[in-house]
Amino acid sequence: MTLAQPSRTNTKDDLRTHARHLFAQHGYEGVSMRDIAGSVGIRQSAIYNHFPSKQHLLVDLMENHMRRLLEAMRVSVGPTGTPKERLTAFARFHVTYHIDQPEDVFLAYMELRSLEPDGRRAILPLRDAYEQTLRDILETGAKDGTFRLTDCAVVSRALLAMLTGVTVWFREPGRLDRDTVAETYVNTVLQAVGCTPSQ
Amino acid sequence: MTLAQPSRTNTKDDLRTHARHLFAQHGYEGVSMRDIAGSVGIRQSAIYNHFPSKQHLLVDLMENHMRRLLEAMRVSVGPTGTPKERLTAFARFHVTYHIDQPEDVFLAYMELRSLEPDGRRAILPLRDAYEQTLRDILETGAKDGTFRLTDCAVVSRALLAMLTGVTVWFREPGRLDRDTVAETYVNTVLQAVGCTPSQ
DNA sequence: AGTGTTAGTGAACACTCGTTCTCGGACCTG
DNA sequence: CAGGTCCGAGAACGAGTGTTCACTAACACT
Repeated sequence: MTLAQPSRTNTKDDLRTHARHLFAQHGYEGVSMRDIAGSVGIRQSAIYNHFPSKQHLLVDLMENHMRRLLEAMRVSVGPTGTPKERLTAFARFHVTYHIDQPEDVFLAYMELRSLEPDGRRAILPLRDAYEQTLRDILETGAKDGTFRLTDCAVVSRALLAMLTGVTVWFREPGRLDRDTVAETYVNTVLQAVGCTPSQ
Repeated sequence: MTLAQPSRTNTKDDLRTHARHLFAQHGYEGVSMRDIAGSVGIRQSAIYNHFPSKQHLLVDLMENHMRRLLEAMRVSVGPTGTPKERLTAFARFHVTYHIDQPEDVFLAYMELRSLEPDGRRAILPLRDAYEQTLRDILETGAKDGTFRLTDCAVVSRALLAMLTGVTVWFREPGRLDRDTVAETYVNTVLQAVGCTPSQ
């Protein structure tokens, strides 16, 4: 066994990339194994050398995405700082990450319903951990008077839906660039929790 | 031809109801004509006495929904009033309507990609008209100084995504009732545009 | 040289898909 | 009673579904 398998065949990653693209475009049910194979340039039967089933392929994509998202968020937001600083970092991170990885995000958001129970059990805790981080920030800020908001649980979900929505309309290049859009969302989020964005 | 067809056979409406339910649950591609027919209690071939194709059935559902949504919104929001009043009415309407008709809403939001060009041409203008109403409110309020916001186009999309997101988590009965949730969203929206909600 | 692994092919399996066709009762109208 | 319309059943169409199979060329390791 080689230590770090050298320039391993990239078919598996190709499959991931093309499947992600197709799933995001047509939905899980709307894409066939032949579509995916054809997009990569192999026959459908060869997919089964890399993934045991279509469902496993979907779970692989979603789980990898959620782990990367969670890890990147924790790096960007960090465990310390004032609630306002952390909320700003969270919002900026979420929007830019979603702009940069729209297909991953879209998939994870839309295809939860296509997951069979096993996959669901693997994905939901990751999503919950992500959402919990935002809720914790809001609760800390609400307690110490930084934020003015009615209900942390509802507002955290509301903010998350707002931030995630950027994937629906944003396309580069457009009237606004990535960072300008992110700052607009950051300002709106801060105002939404009763915090003046400036200064 | 009868004037107002008396107690017309209800199969067509049954088909609409059950198809809406199934599409919302499993997605357009994930539901077969046999599933829909079985749910209503007829064979799949009988559907074609009422709708010429599966695609027409989807377009029928989406178009009816968008027309009802647009009409109901115009009744609730009205053409006059201060920007703050109109934004409040819009947010309250949007959340309560989405809570009451979650399947219709979910369908219209998620299955745009399942529409073939003809259907798309029928639906998109209706959706655009709806969104334009919110944008007009924001622009009026931004111009007269009621609202403090960075970019009307971005913020209107952000708010709409936030409000629509209520369908993802809200289930009755829960910790909060319909109207309490709606008021939480109204407050958050008002703060998001730099407006104090109270008074 | 011989062995096992990896990653392809092409054919086939058992179904399911949306749709079309023929047919037959139920009902309304003259 | 006769004719037409509506709405259902049942069978069938060709195409497409996820998956499995036997097989093979290329490569790595002893």
